[in-house]
Amino acid sequence: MPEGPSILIAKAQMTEFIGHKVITAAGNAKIDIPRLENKKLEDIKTWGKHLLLCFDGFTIRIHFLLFGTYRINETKEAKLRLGLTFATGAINIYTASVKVLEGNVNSYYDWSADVMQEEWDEKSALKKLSNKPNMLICDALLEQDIFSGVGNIIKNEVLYRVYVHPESITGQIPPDKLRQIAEEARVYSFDFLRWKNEGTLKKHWLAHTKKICKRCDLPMHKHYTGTKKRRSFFCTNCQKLYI
DNA sequence: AGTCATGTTGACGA
DNA sequence: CTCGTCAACATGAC
Repeated sequence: MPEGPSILIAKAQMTEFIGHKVITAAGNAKIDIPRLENKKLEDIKTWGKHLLLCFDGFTIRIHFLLFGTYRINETKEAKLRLGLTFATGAINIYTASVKVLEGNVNSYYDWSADVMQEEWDEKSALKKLSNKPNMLICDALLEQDIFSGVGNIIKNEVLYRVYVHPESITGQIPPDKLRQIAEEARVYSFDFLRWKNEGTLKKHWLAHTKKICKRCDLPMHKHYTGTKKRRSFFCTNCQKLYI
């Protein structure tokens, strides 16, 4: 559920409610839920892993974390975190972080940091990377202020695709290779989106959860890397370590 | 059936 | 104050 492309899919499934009025709002989210009733859903935006339900004067920020789910026009056996009922159907959200952003949503987000946004600015990301020369690339790719929307699967697939070892030190990676990483973060995110929509995402994984390297047949390594200690799957034969 | 994970925040202690 | 570690959240895949 949680990586950027999945949030775009969620948005697509909810757009039918844009322009419609919330009839009833319910759930155990720690926000002022009655406030939503009789308000028109003005727009739905995303920023990386954030799903943004925009109303006049405020925005509901949904973050699905690891376990979050949602249902459209149906419910599931779980405690409802936030449910919005419209005349034509409903959005039901479970196990997510729900917050209210007051005022203009644009003041909260740098849209150019989101790898899936039209406004994505690769040069800006590379500049931010150059300010963190000591950070390992496996950590840098997960920095939401630099690569908003990139999660652990995308991290592993991107680094495998561009032949870079996850424990490479950012400042030691040649500029053109860093540029490839940033470019691939966006390209793979859209591949992820397409494959997830087709239901073939896992089938297309080259590195994530793999035990054997598809390129050289040697065993893949699985380590919890970086200060973030997230799983990395990599081939030490095919992926170069820059240190 | 137990383990682990596509994520983030906050508390606490060193 | 900063850093590291842990707990919390609480579901579904294997």
